[in-house]
Amino acid sequence: MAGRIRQRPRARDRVTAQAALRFEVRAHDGAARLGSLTLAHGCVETPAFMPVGTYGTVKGMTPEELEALGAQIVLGNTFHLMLRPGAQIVALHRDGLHGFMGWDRPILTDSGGFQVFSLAKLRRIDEEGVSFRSPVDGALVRMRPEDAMDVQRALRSDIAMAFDDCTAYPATHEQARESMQRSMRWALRSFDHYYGGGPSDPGVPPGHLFGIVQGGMYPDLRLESLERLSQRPFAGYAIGGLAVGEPEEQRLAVLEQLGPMLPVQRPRYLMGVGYPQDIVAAVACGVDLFDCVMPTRHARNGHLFTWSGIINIRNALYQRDTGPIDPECSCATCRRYSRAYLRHLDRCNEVLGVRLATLHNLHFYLELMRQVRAAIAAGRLGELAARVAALPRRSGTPVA
RNA sequence: GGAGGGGUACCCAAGCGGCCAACGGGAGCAGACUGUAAAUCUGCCGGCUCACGCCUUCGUAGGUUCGAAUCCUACCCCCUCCA
Repeated sequence: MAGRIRQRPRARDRVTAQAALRFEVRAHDGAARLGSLTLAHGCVETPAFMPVGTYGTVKGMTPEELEALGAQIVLGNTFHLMLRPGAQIVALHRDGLHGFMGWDRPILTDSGGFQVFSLAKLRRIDEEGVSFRSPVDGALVRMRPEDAMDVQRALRSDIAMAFDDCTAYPATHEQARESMQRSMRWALRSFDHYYGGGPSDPGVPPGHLFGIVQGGMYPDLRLESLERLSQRPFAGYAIGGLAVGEPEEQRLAVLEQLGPMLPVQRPRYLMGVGYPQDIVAAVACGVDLFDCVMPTRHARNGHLFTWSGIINIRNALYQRDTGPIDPECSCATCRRYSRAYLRHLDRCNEVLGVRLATLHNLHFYLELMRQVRAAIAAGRLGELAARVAALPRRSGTPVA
């Protein structure tokens, strides 16, 4: 195995030979950065939120709607798309996943590493990779870093992620170390395979590969992880293994530790986070990219984000409420529909309810990021952070 | 008019002598959700009580029995078929 990797010494040269990822930081506010990321399918202004479209669709939204909302980049999932419809089917389309889902802007694909965590009961890890029991049909699915890279190349995502083992919480130091070290070995294999190409596709990769820092809640392990990743010129650095059940203080401690240590000229991506409060706090630690299922999933479950907190539109309280979800919101849903109507649609299980709620929540998140960027540019992130941090996380009657 | 089937909690629907305040669904009420096995999941759901518990319920009225939603009698409704 080690021998095979060494037979691809060109991988590191190839990444430097081709146009490296263009990322410019234009302004700072404390540790927070305002920047732009230039990818083959367009530019992403950072800090950015990336809506999650696991199966090649941001649930309920058309690409046109996503564009109108101002989404600049969306996620797809390697594991799920590999199982269904299969990378070959996606690859039949112009520009891979872009043509398949009708989205011409940038795409980031997660590697399947999160499924190592979320499908813990359906998988078995060994040094080579992971064996999954397919949640679709129960078939045995083998996934090694090399497979994850082949699929991501076939999907032609702008940003691909290293195949990792997202460490669960809580984990002992020993468990976190083992998990992290395996992730780091896999990260190097991911890099070499992504840039080196497979036998069937030896060409230049379609996008850029990010490494993922692991190490649980242990500073020494996070440091070791970062050092190991620096053995390859990853295009960007993701912080993985957070928002998996740990207390907020622990998450912030990891971010505060890593912030000053990550290479300043590379984008930083905090995977899977989170609540608006979490995102703004992470921006203040220097994070540039975010993704989370929260706005889309919460929308389907009746929880709507507002500038005074979360409301659960299912609550009887809104039965006769003729006002918009959020008086401060300018989204298409808030301009036209009442809380009473949205509650009605939700209770009737009408698809329109899901769509309008998703539209609103994504608007909220994308607007939040616009405000974050404006605040950094103006040197006033602190004010915005204070306001967002004060928002209640749990649903309840919003403070007027 | 004759024959048969049925009336159970907000709705549908099991139960057919004690383990029944009564299986399941739905509706209703509330909660959870952080690189999506999620338009999902969890809890509550006759009344009173924090709870132990107590009280009132299975069409209506009687009866049998230590004990009835369950057995008997009468009555009231509903459905199907025949005339």
